[in-house]
Amino acid sequence: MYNLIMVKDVRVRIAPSPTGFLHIGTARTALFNFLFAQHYKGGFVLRIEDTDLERSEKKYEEDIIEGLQWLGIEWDEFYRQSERLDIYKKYIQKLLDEGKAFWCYHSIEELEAEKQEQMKRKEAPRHICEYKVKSQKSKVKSKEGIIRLAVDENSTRIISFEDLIRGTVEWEQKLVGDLSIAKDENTPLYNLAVVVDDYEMKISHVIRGEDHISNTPKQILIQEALGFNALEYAHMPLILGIDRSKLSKRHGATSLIEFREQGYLPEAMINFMALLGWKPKHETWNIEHEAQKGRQEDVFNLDELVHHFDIHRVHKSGAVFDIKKLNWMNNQYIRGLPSEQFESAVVPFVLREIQPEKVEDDFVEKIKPILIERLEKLSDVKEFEYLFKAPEYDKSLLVWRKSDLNGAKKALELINGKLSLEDLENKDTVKNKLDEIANQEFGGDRGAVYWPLRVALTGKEKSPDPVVITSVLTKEQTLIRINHALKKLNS
RNA sequence: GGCCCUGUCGUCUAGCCUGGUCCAGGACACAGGAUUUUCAUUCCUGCAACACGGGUUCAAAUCCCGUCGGGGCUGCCA
Repeated sequence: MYNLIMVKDVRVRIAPSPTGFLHIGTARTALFNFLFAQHYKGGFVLRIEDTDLERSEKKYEEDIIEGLQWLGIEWDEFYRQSERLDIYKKYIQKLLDEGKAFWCYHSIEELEAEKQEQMKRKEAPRHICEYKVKSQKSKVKSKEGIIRLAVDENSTRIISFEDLIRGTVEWEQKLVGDLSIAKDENTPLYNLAVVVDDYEMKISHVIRGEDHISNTPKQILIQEALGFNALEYAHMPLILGIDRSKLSKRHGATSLIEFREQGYLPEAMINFMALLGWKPKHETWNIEHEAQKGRQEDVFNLDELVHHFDIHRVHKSGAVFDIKKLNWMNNQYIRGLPSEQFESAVVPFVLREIQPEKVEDDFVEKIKPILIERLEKLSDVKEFEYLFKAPEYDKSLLVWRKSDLNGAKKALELINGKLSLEDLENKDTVKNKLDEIANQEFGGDRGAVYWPLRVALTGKEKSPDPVVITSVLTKEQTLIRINHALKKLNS
C-alpha cells in the first residue's frame, strides 16, 4: 500500500464549511494537511465551502480563519466557493448537455417513501430516478426540480480507491443511486463543487475525515463523468468523545477558539492534535530526544512534526480526546515560554480574570516560577488573585491545625516584631528568622509559624511557600497583610 | 435496516507490513512512597492491554478465517 508520493506535485486543501465555529476536528484535519504539504514542500489551499447560503455565516468564516492563523497554519491560496459559481455552472451545464446529468422532479415526500420502502426490503437506500430515462437537458418550467448525476443502478462495477491510510476501499456502484449534484444550473451541491474545485485547483491528495469515506465513490463517479483524473485519498480517523462517539459539543469544548480563551497555547494544541492518531516512528524521534536531556518525550514542535510526518503512519481507528493529556502538554509549553513571551501570554489573563489596578512586567517575571509549576492553562491564574490583591478570608483559617487562635496571634506578633523592612529584602533572612521563631517559641513546629503567615499573605490554605510570597510582594504589602491578620485576630 | 471503516493498558500510543529479541515498551491519568510548613514541583515504585474463538507454524500481538464489540454514512447539509 505504499504509494510513491511525487514531491513536486503535492497540493492539498482544507475545506471547511462556515456553518459553525472552527471545530477541533477540522483544525486537526487542517494540521495534517499542512504537515503533509510542508513535508513534501507542496501547496496548501484553504477553501471555504459556503455553497449552502442558508447555513453559512460570515462570522464562522472569520472564526475559521482566525483559528488557523492562531495555530500558525498558513495557506498558500484562499478560495470561497460562493465566488466561483460561474465555474460550477459551466460543468453542470456540460453534464446536462452530454446527458450525464438530468432534472429530477420527485418531491421530498416521494424520496422519503422510496427510502422507507427500500429499508423495509432490507436494501440500501438510494434514489433510482425514472426521469433519468427521458434524459432532459433543460428544466420543465412549471415543476420543482433538482439536478442529478445519472448512475447506472444495474452496474456490477466495484468502485475502488487506494486510501493512503486504509488501503483499498471498495464500494458497489449500484448502491450509489442517482446522486444529487445541484439544485439548479447556478447552484451546485457539495459533491459537485468539491470535485470541480479539486480539479481546478490541481489538488493531488484529499486528506479529510473518515466521515467522508462514503462521499468518495460519489465523487469518483462525478470525476469520471467530467473526465477528470483520479486523486489520492487519505481518510483520517475521527476525534472521539469519552463515550467513543464523534466529538461534539455535548462532550465539552470543541471549538478551537474556546481553547484559546481558556489559555491553551497554540503550540500545545498543535502538538496535542498531531498525536491524536499519529506518532513519529520510534527510532527516528528517540535518537533526537536522547540528545536533549530532560526533554519530555511526547513534545514536538511544528518543525519537528513537519520533518517526521508520514501519512502512512496515521492510525485507522478513532482517538479519544483526553483533556488531561492536553493539560499536561499545555503546562509543558507554559514552562518552556521565554520570559517575554510568558508575560505577554499571561498578562491578558491576569487582567481578565483578576482585574488588578496594574501589572508590572518585572512583577510577572518575579511570579513566573510560582506560576509555571501550577498552571495547566493560563486562565488558572485566577487562583493566584492574592498576588495582585490583598486576600479576604475568615480569621479561623489563620489557625494552624496543631494550634489555636492565640497561637496564630502569637506567631504573627513575633513575625511582625522580628521582621524588619530590611529583612524582607532577603529570602534567606526571612526563612532564618521564621525558623528561629519556630525553634524558640514553638518547639520547632514550623507549621505553627508558616501557616498563619501563609494565610495572612494569601488567604488560602494551599499556596506556594510563604517565604517565596514575601519575596514577591512588596515589603510594605507583606507587612500590611500581616498587620491586617493581627487586626482580625484582635477583633 | 443497508453499506463502509475499525478493534494493543482507563486514555494517547510503540510493536504488526518484513512471525521468534514482547511473560508486550513509553507517555498521560491513577495509587503508594521520599522531600516538606500546605499546595505544586521533583524523584522513586506500583497498577494496568494484544476483544473472543478457531486455523497456519517449531514459534503469532504480528499471517488466515469466523464471531462479537465500537464508530461513521445513509440529505434538494458539508
